[in-house]
Amino acid sequence: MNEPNIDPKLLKPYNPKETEDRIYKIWEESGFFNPDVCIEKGVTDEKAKPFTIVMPPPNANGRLHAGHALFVTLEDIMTRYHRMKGDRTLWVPGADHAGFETQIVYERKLEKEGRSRFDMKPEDLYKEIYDFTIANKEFMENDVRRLGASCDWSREKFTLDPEIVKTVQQTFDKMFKDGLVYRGDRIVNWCAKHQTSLSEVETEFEERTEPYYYLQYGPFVISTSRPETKFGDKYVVMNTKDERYKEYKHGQKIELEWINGPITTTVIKDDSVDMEFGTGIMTITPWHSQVDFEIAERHNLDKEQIIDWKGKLLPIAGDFVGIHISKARPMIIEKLKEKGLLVKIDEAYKHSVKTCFKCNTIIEPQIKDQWFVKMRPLADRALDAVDSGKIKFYPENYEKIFRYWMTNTIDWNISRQIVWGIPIPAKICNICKKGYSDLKDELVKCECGGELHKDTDTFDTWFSSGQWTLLSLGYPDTKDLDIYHPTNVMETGRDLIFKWIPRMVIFALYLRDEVAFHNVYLHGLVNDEKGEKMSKSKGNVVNPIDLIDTFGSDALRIALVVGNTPGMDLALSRDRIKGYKNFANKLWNITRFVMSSVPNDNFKKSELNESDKKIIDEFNIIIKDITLDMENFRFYMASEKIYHYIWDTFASIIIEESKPIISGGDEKSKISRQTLLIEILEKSLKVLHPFMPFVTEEIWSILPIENKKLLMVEKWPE
RNA sequence: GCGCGAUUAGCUCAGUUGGUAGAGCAACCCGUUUACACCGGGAAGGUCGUAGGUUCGAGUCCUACAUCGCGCACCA
Repeated sequence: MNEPNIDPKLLKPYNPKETEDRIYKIWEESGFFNPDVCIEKGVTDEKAKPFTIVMPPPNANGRLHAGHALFVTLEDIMTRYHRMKGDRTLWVPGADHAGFETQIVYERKLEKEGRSRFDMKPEDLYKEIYDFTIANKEFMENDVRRLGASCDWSREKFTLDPEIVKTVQQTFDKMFKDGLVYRGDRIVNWCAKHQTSLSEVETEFEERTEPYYYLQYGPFVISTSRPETKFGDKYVVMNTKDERYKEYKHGQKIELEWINGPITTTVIKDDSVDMEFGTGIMTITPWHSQVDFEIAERHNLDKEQIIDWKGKLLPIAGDFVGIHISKARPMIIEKLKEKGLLVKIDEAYKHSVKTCFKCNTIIEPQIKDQWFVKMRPLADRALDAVDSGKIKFYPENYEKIFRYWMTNTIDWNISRQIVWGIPIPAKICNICKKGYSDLKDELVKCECGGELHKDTDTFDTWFSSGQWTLLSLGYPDTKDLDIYHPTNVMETGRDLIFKWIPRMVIFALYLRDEVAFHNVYLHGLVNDEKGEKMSKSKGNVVNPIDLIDTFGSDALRIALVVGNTPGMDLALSRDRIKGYKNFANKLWNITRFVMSSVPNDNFKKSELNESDKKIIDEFNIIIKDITLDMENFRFYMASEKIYHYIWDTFASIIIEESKPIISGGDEKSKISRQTLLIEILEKSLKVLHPFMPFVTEEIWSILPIENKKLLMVEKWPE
């Protein structure tokens, strides 16, 4: 082929591998990811409307997965679009220490090496996990770069940066002084394997089929799936309205023979008992059940621990002391049988048990002295913010879920018994157990005269993540906050509607009297090509970096976006991505045609003739439409529209029609058409840039345009 | 039990305020003439889960049901 005018690169198919890293480096070195540089170089100005996204910080302990690829893509699309619009655009990256998650990853590593965290000094363990995390953080950041993220690395924050630790501790102190955190003996979700309490969002329900036992309890028959908790049951509870048991009076004492001998039980009448369930009679174990705990609180009953922190029975179990509950159950049943107290067994009782979301160990509810956040007043403010329309959800129906969660919230346990996290700056009295916030580490005596010792617990990860929009913008320093907060969009996975979104809303309202963001965009899960959830055990996990190596970052990005409506899960197949790799090449070849149809040197754009003007006007209408989609978070439509315009209109119709005009003799039509081709190509590149930044920037660099900037800071076409 | 979502072409999914059904991928036929075979041309493929209702008109609005998925609650 004889095409002396055009860049030799264009003669070969587009090669993302040779392009992407080089382009990213140019972007990064240009400084345009940083809005301050954009102001300095006239891309935007101080009076321009700010546009801010705070990145949901990926775990620093590992590589990115497909879900990360989706969020990076979506946020980068928004960021690039707004930067091109001339907004004062900031996308703040971050890295999460991911407290419990990371500690588990590290514990598995220790386990493999035959070590255990319980044999290590906390500070040594912390140091090891810190080094491990910081080493991995770089891999994660590099993956984010490969996806083309145009975030401002100079503002990157790590959730364990010293100033962040300090600020989070100050928030605790403020909440303590405002009476919004309290120390309390309450039921917590205890994981005996990890030796820590867990919040509701860190537990899961798992359906189990187990035997269900009916036991003779004095004159009553009670039923249970957990006979190992029954040693301490000295209250028998029935509904006040239950006619069957009306002869029994509240407070009445009854002598009866129980597992380890005779005991005295007390009758309690409480309407929370479901008369339809089992025999309508229950005994309670307040130390190991939320419901029982609440009954005990209402009637001021004794609470006694039966099971220790490792899951073994305490002395109250008599003969069974020291035996792990998993082994004790059949032994207890055997004894009950011998004593004639076993009435019957339902072999296949289906019920759900709460399990640890990481290790599937059955959660043992335990009463523990912990720090709790009083949620009601905070949640009410969050609801007000949504009611008044200050926060909008995409898709809309997630607003309902948010409301439901905020309406039904319970006090939040923020104490964790792990080292990998932000220490709670508190002191606890060794006698009366009273807790104090103590930022300066100066308190020594409790008001009761007891000694104060340091709380060794750390904060639940979400306590710090909940402040993330503020922390990543430098709170309490207001320099960036005053400009970039509230953020415009919080874009994250739909599963975080409970875990994260409400907490960010709450903290921003509490600390700054502002919403954290005006829009919440929730993406769905990225599943495998069959629509099944990716999991290591199924072996269907796809690594986004492998996909980038094979198809290019641009192809992966647009494959993740086209047709992917917010909140909906996506089935990601290799064929789908391959199609968009071809699209990148199509655009490459369009450029090759345009370049070989237009004289490279001394070409001056001319006025368009009537028919060509009509063509550009039609494109302008489509661009307007796409712009509207961009403003309304319909990236799935915007991307599809530009894709189809480029392929089906520009390539298939306009270019085909141009061939006879270009090779024809009418010089005026020819120049008009050449101008048209260049204009459409330029505009196409601009509109496509947020979706496929690498190939568009590369082509832009080849085009002979006077005074050109980087495409990433060119003006979005009006 | 309560709530939410889904049900449209073989597969994965769009379809913005109701106006004669769309895309990508796969499959079929044809074609390597000068942007591109990582391509082009052509043809095929859907009673829009079921049953009612509102309307001149419903994939789109309403009601009920079915199936699948998710969340929440209970589980003594």
